Amino acid sequence: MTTRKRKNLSLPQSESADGEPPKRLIQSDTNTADHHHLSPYFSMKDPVRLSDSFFHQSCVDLAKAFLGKVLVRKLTDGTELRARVVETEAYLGGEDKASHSAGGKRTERNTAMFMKPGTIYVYPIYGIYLCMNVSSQGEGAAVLLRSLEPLSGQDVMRGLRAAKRKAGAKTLKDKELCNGPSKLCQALDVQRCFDRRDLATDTEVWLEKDPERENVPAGEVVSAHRIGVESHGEWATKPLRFYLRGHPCVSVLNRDAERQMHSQSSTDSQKTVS
DNA sequence: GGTGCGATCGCCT
DNA sequence: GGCGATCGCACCG
Repeated sequence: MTTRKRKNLSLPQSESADGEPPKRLIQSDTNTADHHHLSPYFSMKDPVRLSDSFFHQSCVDLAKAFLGKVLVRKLTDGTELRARVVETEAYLGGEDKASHSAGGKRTERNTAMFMKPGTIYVYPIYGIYLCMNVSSQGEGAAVLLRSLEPLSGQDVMRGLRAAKRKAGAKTLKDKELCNGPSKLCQALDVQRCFDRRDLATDTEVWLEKDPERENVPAGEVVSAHRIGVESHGEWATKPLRFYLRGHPCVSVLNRDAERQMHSQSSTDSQKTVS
């Protein structure tokens, strides 16, 4: 009934299982004529890159809107790494005790959380890792990027991940390259110096919509409690983590949340039938 | 597949 | 001085 059609996501450049030609990110060439007198990096008329207005949403809305979008990282040698966002968390600031900006607390570290929506907040954790967030509407609110599905540049990502692991460790599968907040920073070479940059205008990292896909339907999004915030009382249990149901790149599954969601949708369909 | 534990250091109290 | 929006690896089933 609810069997999910999940194709092998490991290598999107190969032919798809149903024999259709591979679906690539193809930039529409309908307005190519406009491009030569605009910025060499991007333009307001870029059909794919998401601009400032996208980030002007409430924290929860932005966390959900990120799902299915494509994060692009352009390395200094020109290589573009692409990966689809499949898991996010909302950190609301203010009342949200699990947020770095809880109680409106503003420090040198979390300044980016208070900057305009779309500002990147990169911070170090456990002394050895980084996490990447993007500020949203709301005082001190930001969205944590938790996992991505690699779309292109997987071998470069693998090299970047391997550089931080023991020599001789087993080769990472594609789905293991970006399935965690610090893993994705390593795989995309997101650095501390990206803190406070603008995801809407930066030339080394940006967000694109997938021209092949509409927005993700609400029925595909699981809402669950956040990860690693157990010590923050009631805020630890609030459903502020969002991920694409059934996606192999999600870092931590919440079967209870998925079950509840399924029984809810069954109830809904019974209502419409009866 | 799941769980438990140590690593490691910047940030804030 | 204590802790953390994590990760990798050893170990178990």
